[in-house]
Order: sequence, then C-alpha cells, then structure tokens
Amino acid sequence: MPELPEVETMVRGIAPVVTGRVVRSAKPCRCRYRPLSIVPSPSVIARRTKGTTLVSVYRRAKRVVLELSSGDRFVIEPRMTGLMLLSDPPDREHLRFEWRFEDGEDYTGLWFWDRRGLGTIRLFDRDEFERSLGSHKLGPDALLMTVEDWKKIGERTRRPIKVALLDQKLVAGIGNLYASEILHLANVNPQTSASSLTARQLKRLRESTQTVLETAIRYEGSTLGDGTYRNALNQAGQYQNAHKVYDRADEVCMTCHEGTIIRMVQAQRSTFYCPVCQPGRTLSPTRSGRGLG
DNA sequence: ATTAATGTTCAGAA
DNA sequence: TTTCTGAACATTAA
Repeated sequence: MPELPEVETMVRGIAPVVTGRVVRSAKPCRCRYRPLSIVPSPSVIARRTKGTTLVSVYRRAKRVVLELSSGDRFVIEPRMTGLMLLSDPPDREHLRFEWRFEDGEDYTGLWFWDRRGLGTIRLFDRDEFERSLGSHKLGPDALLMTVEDWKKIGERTRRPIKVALLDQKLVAGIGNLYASEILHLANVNPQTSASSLTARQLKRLRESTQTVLETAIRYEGSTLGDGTYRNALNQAGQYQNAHKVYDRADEVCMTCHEGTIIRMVQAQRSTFYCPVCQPGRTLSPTRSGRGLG
C-alpha cells in the first residue's frame, strides 16, 4: 500500500540523511527469495554508481527517486510491500537491496526491504527517466492537481470515478485506500461516472484530495493490520486511525452517524463508502414501468 | 489442507 | 480507442 503519503514519508525520512552522501556501493542483498526486478544488471549498477554523489531525493507519483551527480537516477517502486529504511529492518531475509555510503556518521547505508518482492529498482539515464516517468506516462501529481486537471479527467473517461482515481495516467499518486477516503470526504459516490461529475463535485474532489493526502502525510501514512508499512526508521504510521471508511465495512459511519459503511468491488478492488454521505447509484438496472402518476 | 484476499503496475486481450 | 483481465509474489485469514 505505499501510496503517495507513504512514499512521501519515505522520502522525507531518508532525504536529510542521504542527500550529499557519496555512494560506496549499491547492490542486491543476498536473499533467500527470487531476485527483485533490477535494471540494468547489478554489476552494471555497481560500476555506474560507485563514487557518485547522491545529489537529491524526491518523490514522483508512488516512486522514490535518488538523483546522482552523474545525471543517472535510481527509481525505486515499492509496489505492495516495499520500504526504504535507514536502519532497523523488520527482518533480514526480506532485505532486497542496499546502498552504502562513504564516511560514517550516524547512518552508513540505505536499504530496500520488500516482503512480497514485487517492487522494482531501476537505474535510468536522463532519457530513460523521461521516457519512463514523463507526463505521457504519469498524470499530474495528486497534490498539485488544479481544477482544470480535474475537469480533464471527466473529459477523458466514463469509468466510475473510483476506478479513474486509480489510473495513474489521469492522476498520479492515489491508490486504493486513499481513493475511498477522498471520495468519502468529498461526498461523491464511487460509482459516479467520471464524465458526469458536476463542477461542484470536481471542486470538492480537489479539496478533499488535498486534505486527505496532506493529513495522511502529517500522520506518516497508514499502517494496516498486517503492519507492513513502516517509515524510514521502521515505525508505524498513524493515519489508519483516521480512516473514515477504508476497511470499516459494517461499521456505523463516524461522520453522519447514520449510514453503515459498505464494501463493494470495483475493477477487482475493494471500495468502501457510506451510502448516506455519498448518495447515488442505488438504482436497480431495470426499472419496471413506474409511470409518473 | 486448500483457497481467497490483499494491493500496484504492466502486458496483452476484448 | 478504451476498458478489462491476469500475472508477478509472499503471507495471512478463512
């Protein structure tokens, strides 16, 4: 579940420590599981990065970017269960990749830990980076979306808004958990077609996205029941305590104290919503002859 | 002991 | 063109 707030938390956690450091080594950890997807090969990565300086660390959508003085960039994609750690991994057997730095003050390295191993690590030159993370591949960052950007979503797809929010070409950074939370705060039903959203709804979506994501960042992300997500020091986030709908099926809505949270499946993913706060779309597909009296 | 569910992205099919 | 499906993987709950 690293989505925008979790990845942002990773970046904020590691940036002050690793920025400006000289890379001594960058290589996969010996690991009992199948190797992570790493491009190019570990030997090429080792050769190309040794001795370069890590000049900046930032987030692009749900990826962590480590920019090197050579102009190359590491792009780390945590996918489901990946973590960037400065110390204290949850265990050693799921450590997948390590960066070691010259000189040692408090921290001597940076690690990528990934339980399921679906994450990826790539080293890109400038062209490859632009090709892979450019605006034709990723829409505007969810935190920077303007009203115009929101309008474009409705012009580009008729899918349900919940499904559209997960399309990284339309908005970059929102995942399954925050999509439900954002729609709830905006009082928008998840099944509403993106193309039928009103100007007022689009405005609320913009505000809710901002609010939910910024608050989640302040709380250092969401650590769910499986406890997978941790910050750079292996500490849990706290935003799960503020979830209004996600993973709260059958609970009474804590906002209206009236509706009961419903879990449904859209595009093979769980969606949670409150039918009272987010009305609409409850019509049965066939309405039998109900004249207007 | 199987099976389902989880949640992100991409390739390939409808 | 747009939308949908399945696969990549490890772990836990049912």
